[in-house]
Amino acid sequence: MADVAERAGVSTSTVSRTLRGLSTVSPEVRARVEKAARELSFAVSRQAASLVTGRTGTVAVMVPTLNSWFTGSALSSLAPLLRAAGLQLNVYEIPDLDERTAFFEHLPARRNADALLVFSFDLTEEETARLDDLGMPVIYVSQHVDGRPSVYVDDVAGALHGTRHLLNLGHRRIAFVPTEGASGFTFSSNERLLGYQQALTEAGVPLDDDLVVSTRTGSKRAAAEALGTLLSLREPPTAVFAEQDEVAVALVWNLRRTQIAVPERVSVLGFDDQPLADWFDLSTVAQSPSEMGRLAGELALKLIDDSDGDHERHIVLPTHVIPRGTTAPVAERATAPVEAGATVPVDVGATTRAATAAARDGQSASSASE
Amino acid sequence: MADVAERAGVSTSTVSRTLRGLSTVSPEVRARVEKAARELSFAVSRQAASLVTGRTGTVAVMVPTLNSWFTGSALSSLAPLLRAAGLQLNVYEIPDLDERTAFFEHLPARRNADALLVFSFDLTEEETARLDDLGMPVIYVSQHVDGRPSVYVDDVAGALHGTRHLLNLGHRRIAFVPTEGASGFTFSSNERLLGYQQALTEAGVPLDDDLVVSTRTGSKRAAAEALGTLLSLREPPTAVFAEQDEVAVALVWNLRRTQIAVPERVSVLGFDDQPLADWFDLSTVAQSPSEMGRLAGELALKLIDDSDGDHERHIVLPTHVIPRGTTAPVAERATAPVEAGATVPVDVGATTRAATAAARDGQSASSASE
DNA sequence: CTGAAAGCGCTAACAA
DNA sequence: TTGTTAGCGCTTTCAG
Repeated sequence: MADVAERAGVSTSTVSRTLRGLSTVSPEVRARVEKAARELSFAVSRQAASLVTGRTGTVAVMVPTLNSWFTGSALSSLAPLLRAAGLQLNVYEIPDLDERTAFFEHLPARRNADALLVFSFDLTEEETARLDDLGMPVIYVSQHVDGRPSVYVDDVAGALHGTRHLLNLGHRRIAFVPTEGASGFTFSSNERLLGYQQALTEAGVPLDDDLVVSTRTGSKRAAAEALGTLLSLREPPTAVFAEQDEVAVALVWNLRRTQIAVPERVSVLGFDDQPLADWFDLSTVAQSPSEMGRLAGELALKLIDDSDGDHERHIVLPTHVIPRGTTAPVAERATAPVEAGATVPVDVGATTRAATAAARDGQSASSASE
Repeated sequence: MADVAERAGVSTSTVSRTLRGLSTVSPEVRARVEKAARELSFAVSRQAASLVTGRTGTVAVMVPTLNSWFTGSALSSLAPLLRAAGLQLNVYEIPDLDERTAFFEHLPARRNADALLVFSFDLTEEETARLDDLGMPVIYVSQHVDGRPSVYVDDVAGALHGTRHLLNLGHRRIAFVPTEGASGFTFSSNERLLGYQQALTEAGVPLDDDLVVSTRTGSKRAAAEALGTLLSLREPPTAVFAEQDEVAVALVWNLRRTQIAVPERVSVLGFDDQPLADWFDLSTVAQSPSEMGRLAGELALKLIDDSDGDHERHIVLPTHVIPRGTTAPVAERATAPVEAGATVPVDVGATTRAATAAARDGQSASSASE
């Protein structure tokens, strides 16, 4: 910076003022300084600047993985926002418990960022507390943390509407397939399970633990096992609601391989609406991670500027049921004699009411928690 | 740090030495300092440290998008490597030409990182030159830049082997479907086209420009158009080699919707081997972005430590043909009377030879450019 | 093995 | 509007 100052024939203060765009610089001097800076291809060292301003010009994000639709979409909409605000994006990828322990041990973000965005981690009380005195705003993304700024989707409502969609199609034996994530990493399992149960209860359908079978994500084999468990029940389900699209697709894949027609014999519903769902024409409950990334970013910017402001601290995003080709009205059981004994009698009146309700379904889901 | 020093009853120099793990500290004092640091949950400010060391402790990456299989995989294997080395990961997402111009205008990475990894950008001479005097090692990932450290896949060989696989199955009318990316962003189109042409030439199959039809990525509709062009040729192809899995899958999707059996009537081959390929049982040419991320990271670490060292500056990764369910021997044309007039006579001897060669194909491809 | 002192490159008062 | 001065928090000589 001294070089620039010398070349432009001014003091370093003036150079600093010019480069930060302060208005208290005469146009003539400004031009001279900018020219000199360009010629020397000078760039301010954020390190040095932050030393005195106390701001790092950096936002840190903590993500379980960089290699997922969710994280990718969210960061992709967060990044331009930060760039526009002149902030850097710093990524901490914490794929497992070891790394996580190490992260909380040292909290490397301390003093090295102006805000931290925590993605999809199911933190302990203690961990949350540690983040509390990190000395910077911490925003929780895709999760709800009491009393802290959070941006998340209404998973209960999403699962509720999804399950209603299946009920409205006449299904009564509806399975739910949650994902057993790596411990400590939440994928909203509990809340989605809750929504599923709520929908059944409000429809007067008894809960049946046999219909809840968990699986691992990203494994066709694991999905096959879960499916096997369900298909070998005394009364197998006519519809399966998977907690994640990937699992739903694995179920469809396995069902079709076994010549069990989807959706004719079994309906399958996912949750997420990632691109894979579209490829497989999967009915699903959509959420928007890019919207979450954007809103979390905006919240972060606000909190950095004025961390005591009375901003809305909890942002809840809606979900939308997207009916595609893997959900259909429950089959007439007469045509499937093999499983005849396993079938719940369908009350025709209910089916009619269901059809009517189904017509409204997309809409009512759209307005969920808005 | 002064607080820690006071609490431990030592000078700040000693605290600094302890926290940096220098061996010139007595065990007793070390223990005291570490205790004090923990109690105050003190973390060194990289900003202040870098001001005097001249190192930022940060590696910057420039990526076209964060929301893709390729970037996600690569960064996912890069991140732990950097973390293990105590380095931060700074991401610049440059999705379009405007952002790109802005990036090169200001080069925000200057003085704010110890190395820069440039992903998949088709840079101009001028841009490369600007990066040259950035004052830090610059590593090019997924692209070949003369005279600069680069990590990339042998696209020519990959496409060559992929095409050979199709030739070995008896195909003679083989189409190639490149992707017209956003201008300035390369997806190795040219090199893959080259490999395709080489394979045809070495097999004595004349090149036919009509068989090269480009499309956009991520659009079923665009794929349908490209397909339409090919299927309405006087002599339509019996096999299609797409430059990217996503396009290949879109082609399969459209073909099946039109009741054109894949692979019985038309074989389809992709390039990438992303998860989608597995879902669709797509034959493809595999590359490994995670391997690329890892190697690029290691190279970056080496170059940071000693930027004049005689490290291998160009790392070329192999590709592997993965035969799955969308490629098969060319159909006997007698069974397809509709297109009989459009069929190239198949020399039985060639088919036999091809079958033999096909058996070797996986192997020969595996050893490509290793 | 430890401490004192100098200074990294910048910004923020304060003066002019 | 501009320049002078005093640090920001750390590391690194250099003494001891």
